[in-house]
Amino acid sequence: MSILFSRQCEYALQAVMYLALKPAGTMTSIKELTKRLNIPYHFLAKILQNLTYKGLLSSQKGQSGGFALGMSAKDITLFHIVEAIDGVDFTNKCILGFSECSGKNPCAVHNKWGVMREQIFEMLVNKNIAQMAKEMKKPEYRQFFD
Amino acid sequence: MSILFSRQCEYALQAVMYLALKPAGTMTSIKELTKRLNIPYHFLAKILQNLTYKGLLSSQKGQSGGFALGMSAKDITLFHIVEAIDGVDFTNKCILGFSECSGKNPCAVHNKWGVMREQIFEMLVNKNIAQMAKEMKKPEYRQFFD
DNA sequence: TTAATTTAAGACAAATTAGTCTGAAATAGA
DNA sequence: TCTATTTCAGACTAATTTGTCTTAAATTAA
Repeated sequence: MSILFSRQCEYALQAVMYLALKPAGTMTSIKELTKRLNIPYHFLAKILQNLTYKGLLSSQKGQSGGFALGMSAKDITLFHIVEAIDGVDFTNKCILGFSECSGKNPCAVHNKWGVMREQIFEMLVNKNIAQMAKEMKKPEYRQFFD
Repeated sequence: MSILFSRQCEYALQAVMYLALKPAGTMTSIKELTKRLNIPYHFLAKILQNLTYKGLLSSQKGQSGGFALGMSAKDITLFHIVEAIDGVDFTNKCILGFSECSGKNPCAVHNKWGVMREQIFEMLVNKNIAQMAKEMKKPEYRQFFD
Protein backbone atom coordinates (compact mmCIF):
# COMPACT_ATOMS: atom_id res chain seq x y z
CA MET A 1 0.00 0.00 0.00
CA SER A 2 1.30 3.42 -0.89
CA ILE A 3 0.43 5.94 1.75
CA LEU A 4 -2.13 8.53 0.72
CA PHE A 5 -0.65 9.20 -2.75
CA SER A 6 -0.09 6.79 -5.63
CA ARG A 7 3.46 6.03 -6.71
CA GLN A 8 2.81 8.03 -9.85
CA CYS A 9 1.75 11.00 -7.76
CA GLU A 10 4.81 10.77 -5.55
CA TYR A 11 7.01 10.82 -8.65
CA ALA A 12 5.12 13.83 -9.96
CA LEU A 13 5.55 15.73 -6.71
CA GLN A 14 9.25 14.98 -6.58
CA ALA A 15 9.80 15.98 -10.19
CA VAL A 16 7.89 19.25 -9.89
CA MET A 17 9.82 20.21 -6.76
CA TYR A 18 13.02 19.44 -8.57
CA LEU A 19 11.98 21.68 -11.44
CA ALA A 20 11.11 24.42 -8.99
CA LEU A 21 14.73 24.43 -7.85
CA LYS A 22 15.95 25.28 -11.33
CA PRO A 23 16.50 28.91 -12.39
CA ALA A 24 13.45 30.18 -14.25
CA GLY A 25 13.73 29.76 -18.00
CA THR A 26 15.91 26.67 -17.94
CA MET A 27 14.71 23.35 -19.31
CA THR A 28 15.39 20.08 -17.56
CA SER A 29 15.42 16.79 -19.42
CA ILE A 30 13.76 13.57 -18.34
CA LYS A 31 17.21 12.04 -18.41
CA GLU A 32 18.43 14.35 -15.68
CA LEU A 33 15.28 13.95 -13.63
CA THR A 34 15.25 10.16 -13.69
CA LYS A 35 18.95 10.07 -12.86
CA ARG A 36 18.64 12.39 -9.87
CA LEU A 37 15.33 11.17 -8.58
CA ASN A 38 15.70 7.50 -9.43
CA ILE A 39 12.42 7.19 -11.29
CA PRO A 40 11.86 4.86 -14.29
CA TYR A 41 12.50 6.88 -17.47
CA HIS A 42 9.43 6.17 -19.58
CA PHE A 43 7.11 6.13 -16.63
CA LEU A 44 8.22 9.60 -15.63
CA ALA A 45 7.94 10.71 -19.26
CA LYS A 46 4.27 9.85 -19.30
CA ILE A 47 3.66 11.58 -15.99
CA LEU A 48 5.34 14.78 -17.15
CA GLN A 49 3.46 14.71 -20.45
CA ASN A 50 0.26 14.48 -18.46
CA LEU A 51 1.22 17.45 -16.27
CA THR A 52 2.20 19.35 -19.40
CA TYR A 53 -1.15 18.60 -21.00
CA LYS A 54 -2.81 20.01 -17.90
CA GLY A 55 -0.74 23.17 -18.04
CA LEU A 56 1.24 22.63 -14.85
CA LEU A 57 4.42 22.14 -16.84
CA SER A 58 5.71 23.41 -20.17
CA SER A 59 7.90 21.38 -22.48
CA GLN A 60 10.16 21.78 -25.45
CA LYS A 61 11.43 19.15 -27.85
CA GLY A 62 14.86 18.85 -29.36
CA GLN A 63 18.37 19.42 -28.12
CA SER A 64 18.51 21.45 -24.92
CA GLY A 65 14.80 20.85 -24.64
CA GLY A 66 13.04 19.45 -21.60
CA PHE A 67 10.49 20.49 -19.01
CA ALA A 68 9.91 23.53 -16.86
CA LEU A 69 7.15 24.81 -14.61
CA GLY A 70 4.13 25.88 -16.60
CA MET A 71 3.42 28.83 -14.33
CA SER A 72 5.09 30.80 -11.59
CA ALA A 73 6.36 28.55 -8.79
CA LYS A 74 4.42 30.62 -6.28
CA ASP A 75 1.18 29.79 -8.05
CA ILE A 76 1.67 26.02 -7.87
CA THR A 77 0.88 24.06 -4.72
CA LEU A 78 1.29 20.41 -3.91
CA PHE A 79 -2.46 20.18 -4.16
CA HIS A 80 -2.38 21.15 -7.83
CA ILE A 81 -0.18 18.16 -8.55
CA VAL A 82 -2.15 15.73 -6.41
CA GLU A 83 -5.37 16.94 -7.99
CA ALA A 84 -3.97 16.42 -11.48
CA ILE A 85 -2.67 12.90 -10.85
CA ASP A 86 -4.72 11.20 -8.14
CA GLY A 87 -7.79 13.38 -8.02
CA VAL A 88 -9.30 14.72 -4.83
CA ASP A 89 -11.28 11.74 -3.58
CA PHE A 90 -9.45 11.81 -0.27
CA THR A 91 -11.16 15.07 0.58
CA ASN A 92 -14.59 13.49 0.77
CA LYS A 93 -14.28 9.73 1.18
CA CYS A 94 -14.88 7.84 4.42
CA ILE A 95 -11.62 6.50 5.77
CA LEU A 96 -13.35 3.27 6.81
CA GLY A 97 -14.89 2.89 3.38
CA PHE A 98 -18.53 3.36 4.36
CA SER A 99 -20.26 4.73 1.31
CA GLU A 100 -23.08 6.15 3.40
CA CYS A 101 -20.74 8.00 5.75
CA SER A 102 -21.42 11.72 5.95
CA GLY A 103 -22.00 14.52 8.43
CA LYS A 104 -25.56 13.26 8.85
CA ASN A 105 -24.49 9.59 9.06
CA PRO A 106 -21.02 9.73 10.56
CA CYS A 107 -18.94 6.60 11.05
CA ALA A 108 -17.18 6.09 14.36
CA VAL A 109 -14.17 8.18 13.34
CA HIS A 110 -15.87 10.55 10.94
CA ASN A 111 -15.24 13.74 12.88
CA LYS A 112 -11.74 12.85 13.99
CA TRP A 113 -10.70 11.97 10.47
CA GLY A 114 -12.45 15.06 9.17
CA VAL A 115 -10.13 17.26 11.21
CA MET A 116 -7.05 15.41 10.02
CA ARG A 117 -8.15 15.41 6.41
CA GLU A 118 -8.57 19.15 6.66
CA GLN A 119 -5.04 19.45 8.02
CA ILE A 120 -3.68 17.38 5.16
CA PHE A 121 -5.56 19.57 2.74
CA GLU A 122 -4.09 22.69 4.34
CA MET A 123 -0.64 21.19 4.15
CA LEU A 124 -1.02 20.63 0.43
CA VAL A 125 -2.60 23.99 -0.28
CA ASN A 126 -0.85 26.41 2.04
CA LYS A 127 2.67 25.94 0.83
CA ASN A 128 3.55 26.75 -2.75
CA ILE A 129 6.34 25.23 -4.76
CA ALA A 130 8.42 28.41 -4.51
CA GLN A 131 8.44 28.25 -0.71
CA MET A 132 9.24 24.58 -0.79
CA ALA A 133 12.07 25.12 -3.24
CA LYS A 134 13.47 27.71 -0.85
CA GLU A 135 13.42 25.19 1.98
CA MET A 136 14.90 22.53 -0.22
CA LYS A 137 17.78 24.87 -1.01
CA LYS A 138 18.86 24.87 2.61
CA PRO A 139 21.94 22.70 2.93
CA GLU A 140 20.14 20.02 4.89
CA TYR A 141 17.75 19.46 2.00
CA ARG A 142 20.16 19.62 -0.90
CA GLN A 143 21.20 16.02 -0.62
CA PHE A 144 17.94 14.93 -2.12
CA PHE A 145 19.04 16.40 -5.40
CA ASP A 146 22.82 16.97 -5.38
CA MET B 1 -6.88 5.18 -5.29
CA SER B 2 -8.13 4.13 -1.91
CA ILE B 3 -7.38 6.61 0.82
CA LEU B 4 -4.87 5.49 3.43
CA PHE B 5 -6.23 1.94 3.76
CA SER B 6 -6.59 -0.73 1.09
CA ARG B 7 -10.06 -1.86 0.08
CA GLN B 8 -9.37 -5.15 1.81
CA CYS B 9 -8.50 -3.32 5.00
CA GLU B 10 -11.64 -1.19 4.85
CA TYR B 11 -13.71 -4.35 4.51
CA ALA B 12 -11.90 -5.86 7.48
CA LEU B 13 -12.53 -2.80 9.65
CA GLN B 14 -16.20 -2.74 8.76
CA ALA B 15 -16.63 -6.43 9.43
CA VAL B 16 -14.86 -6.36 12.76
CA MET B 17 -16.95 -3.41 13.92
CA TYR B 18 -20.04 -5.26 12.86
CA LEU B 19 -18.99 -8.29 14.88
CA ALA B 20 -18.31 -6.06 17.86
CA LEU B 21 -21.98 -5.06 17.83
CA LYS B 22 -23.08 -8.65 18.31
CA PRO B 23 -23.72 -10.06 21.80
CA ALA B 24 -20.65 -11.92 23.02
CA GLY B 25 -20.77 -15.62 22.26
CA THR B 26 -22.82 -15.35 19.10
CA MET B 27 -21.45 -16.37 15.74
CA THR B 28 -22.08 -14.36 12.59
CA SER B 29 -21.93 -15.91 9.15
CA ILE B 30 -20.20 -14.48 6.11
CA LYS B 31 -23.57 -14.52 4.44
CA GLU B 32 -25.00 -12.08 6.95
CA LEU B 33 -21.91 -9.88 6.85
CA THR B 34 -21.74 -9.59 3.07
CA LYS B 35 -25.44 -8.88 2.91
CA ARG B 36 -25.34 -6.13 5.50
CA LEU B 37 -22.03 -4.61 4.53
CA ASN B 38 -22.24 -5.13 0.78
CA ILE B 39 -18.89 -6.86 0.43
CA PRO B 40 -18.11 -9.61 -2.12
CA TYR B 41 -18.71 -12.97 -0.42
CA HIS B 42 -15.54 -14.91 -1.15
CA PHE B 43 -13.34 -11.88 -0.85
CA LEU B 44 -14.62 -11.22 2.64
CA ALA B 45 -14.23 -14.93 3.44
CA LYS B 46 -10.53 -14.76 2.73
CA ILE B 47 -10.13 -11.60 4.77
CA LEU B 48 -11.88 -13.11 7.77
CA GLN B 49 -9.88 -16.31 7.48
CA ASN B 50 -6.74 -14.20 7.58
CA LEU B 51 -7.90 -12.33 10.68
CA THR B 52 -8.83 -15.64 12.27
CA TYR B 53 -5.40 -17.06 11.50
CA LYS B 54 -3.90 -14.04 13.25
CA GLY B 55 -6.08 -14.53 16.30
CA LEU B 56 -8.16 -11.39 15.97
CA LEU B 57 -11.24 -13.43 15.17
CA SER B 58 -12.43 -16.91 16.03
CA SER B 59 -14.45 -19.10 13.72
CA GLN B 60 -16.61 -22.18 13.74
CA LYS B 61 -17.71 -24.37 10.88
CA GLY B 62 -21.05 -25.98 10.32
CA GLN B 63 -24.60 -24.93 10.86
CA SER B 64 -24.97 -21.95 13.17
CA GLY B 65 -21.23 -21.45 12.73
CA GLY B 66 -19.56 -18.22 11.69
CA PHE B 67 -17.15 -15.66 13.06
CA ALA B 68 -16.78 -13.78 16.32
CA LEU B 69 -14.16 -11.55 17.89
CA GLY B 70 -11.10 -13.52 18.92
CA MET B 71 -10.60 -11.50 22.08
CA SER B 72 -12.45 -8.99 24.21
CA ALA B 73 -13.72 -6.06 22.18
CA LYS B 74 -11.97 -3.68 24.53
CA ASP B 75 -8.62 -5.26 23.68
CA ILE B 76 -8.98 -4.75 19.92
CA THR B 77 -8.24 -1.41 18.30
CA LEU B 78 -8.54 -0.28 14.71
CA PHE B 79 -4.78 -0.39 14.62
CA HIS B 80 -4.75 -4.13 15.26
CA ILE B 81 -6.81 -4.65 12.14
CA VAL B 82 -4.84 -2.24 9.99
CA GLU B 83 -1.60 -3.80 11.17
CA ALA B 84 -2.85 -7.29 10.31
CA ILE B 85 -4.04 -6.39 6.81
CA ASP B 86 -2.03 -3.47 5.43
CA GLY B 87 0.95 -3.45 7.74
CA VAL B 88 2.31 -0.33 9.41
CA ASP B 89 4.35 1.24 6.63
CA PHE B 90 2.39 4.45 6.88
CA THR B 91 3.95 5.09 10.29
CA ASN B 92 7.43 5.53 8.85
CA LYS B 93 7.22 6.27 5.14
CA CYS B 94 7.74 9.67 3.56
CA ILE B 95 4.49 11.02 2.20
CA LEU B 96 6.29 12.40 -0.86
CA GLY B 97 7.98 9.08 -1.48
CA PHE B 98 11.57 10.15 -0.78
CA SER B 99 13.37 7.05 0.39
CA GLU B 100 16.06 9.13 2.09
CA CYS B 101 13.56 11.21 4.04
CA SER B 102 14.09 11.11 7.80
CA GLY B 103 14.46 13.36 10.81
CA LYS B 104 18.04 14.02 9.74
CA ASN B 105 17.10 14.50 6.07
CA PRO B 106 13.57 15.85 6.20
CA CYS B 107 11.58 16.53 3.05
CA ALA B 108 9.69 19.79 2.75
CA VAL B 109 6.65 18.49 4.63
CA HIS B 110 8.37 15.95 6.85
CA ASN B 111 7.56 17.60 10.17
CA LYS B 112 4.05 18.65 9.24
CA TRP B 113 3.19 15.18 8.02
CA GLY B 114 4.88 13.68 11.07
CA VAL B 115 2.40 15.44 13.33
CA MET B 116 -0.56 14.29 11.28
CA ARG B 117 0.67 10.75 11.01
CA GLU B 118 0.96 10.68 14.79
CA GLN B 119 -2.64 11.89 15.06
CA ILE B 120 -3.80 9.18 12.71
CA PHE B 121 -1.91 6.64 14.74
CA GLU B 122 -3.55 7.91 17.93
CA MET B 123 -6.95 7.74 16.30
CA LEU B 124 -6.40 4.09 15.42
CA VAL B 125 -4.92 3.14 18.75
CA ASN B 126 -6.86 5.17 21.28
CA LYS B 127 -10.30 3.89 20.56
CA ASN B 128 -11.07 0.22 21.03
CA ILE B 129 -13.72 -1.73 19.23
CA ALA B 130 -15.92 -1.85 22.33
CA GLN B 131 -16.10 1.95 22.51
CA MET B 132 -16.75 2.16 18.82
CA ALA B 133 -19.48 -0.43 19.00
CA LYS B 134 -21.09 1.67 21.74
CA GLU B 135 -21.07 4.71 19.49
CA MET B 136 -22.37 2.68 16.60
CA LYS B 137 -25.31 1.63 18.73
CA LYS B 138 -26.53 5.16 19.02
CA PRO B 139 -29.53 5.57 16.73
CA GLU B 140 -27.68 7.83 14.32
CA TYR B 141 -25.15 5.09 13.60
CA ARG B 142 -27.45 2.09 13.43
CA GLN B 143 -28.37 2.68 9.82
CA PHE B 144 -25.02 1.36 8.71
CA PHE B 145 -26.08 -2.05 9.86
CA ASP B 146 -29.83 -2.20 10.27
C1' DT C 1 -26.68 -41.56 9.77
C1' DT C 2 -27.72 -38.23 6.51
C1' DA C 3 -28.34 -33.78 4.67
C1' DA C 4 -27.83 -28.96 5.02
C1' DT C 5 -24.90 -25.36 6.34
C1' DT C 6 -20.81 -23.15 7.05
C1' DT C 7 -15.70 -22.20 7.10
C1' DA C 8 -11.04 -23.57 4.76
C1' DA C 9 -8.12 -23.64 0.92
C1' DG C 10 -6.39 -22.75 -3.29
C1' DA C 11 -6.67 -22.10 -8.14
C1' DC C 12 -8.29 -18.89 -11.30
C1' DA C 13 -9.93 -14.41 -13.57
C1' DA C 14 -10.50 -9.40 -13.87
C1' DA C 15 -9.15 -4.85 -12.96
C1' DT C 16 -5.92 -1.54 -11.73
C1' DT C 17 -1.39 0.28 -11.32
C1' DA C 18 3.37 0.33 -12.56
C1' DG C 19 6.76 -0.02 -15.84
C1' DT C 20 8.91 -1.00 -20.77
C1' DC C 21 9.61 -0.56 -25.59
C1' DT C 22 9.39 1.32 -30.20
C1' DG C 23 8.92 4.69 -33.51
C1' DA C 24 7.45 9.36 -34.88
C1' DA C 25 7.83 14.35 -34.62
C1' DA C 26 10.11 18.46 -33.38
C1' DT C 27 14.17 21.15 -32.45
C1' DA C 28 18.87 22.80 -32.08
C1' DG C 29 23.48 22.69 -33.37
C1' DA C 30 27.28 21.30 -36.30
C1' DT D 1 21.12 20.12 -44.65
C1' DC D 2 22.05 16.49 -41.62
C1' DT D 3 22.43 14.42 -37.25
C1' DA D 4 21.85 14.03 -32.48
C1' DT D 5 18.75 14.94 -28.92
C1' DT D 6 14.59 15.33 -26.89
C1' DT D 7 9.48 15.12 -26.15
C1' DC D 8 5.06 12.71 -27.88
C1' DA D 9 2.16 8.85 -28.51
C1' DG D 10 0.63 4.49 -28.03
C1' DA D 11 1.07 -0.37 -27.75
C1' DC D 12 2.73 -3.73 -24.85
C1' DT D 13 4.26 -6.31 -20.49
C1' DA D 14 4.58 -7.07 -15.49
C1' DA D 15 3.02 -6.74 -10.89
C1' DT D 16 -0.36 -6.02 -7.59
C1' DT D 17 -4.90 -5.84 -5.92
C1' DT D 18 -9.49 -7.20 -6.18
C1' DG D 19 -12.84 -10.49 -6.95
C1' DT D 20 -14.76 -15.40 -8.43
C1' DC D 21 -15.27 -20.28 -8.47
C1' DT D 22 -14.87 -24.97 -6.99
C1' DT D 23 -14.09 -28.54 -3.83
C1' DA D 24 -13.03 -30.26 0.72
C1' DA D 25 -13.69 -30.50 5.61
C1' DA D 26 -16.18 -29.74 9.72
C1' DT D 27 -20.34 -29.29 12.31
C1' DT D 28 -25.07 -29.32 13.54
C1' DA D 29 -29.73 -30.61 13.35
C1' DA D 30 -33.16 -33.57 11.79
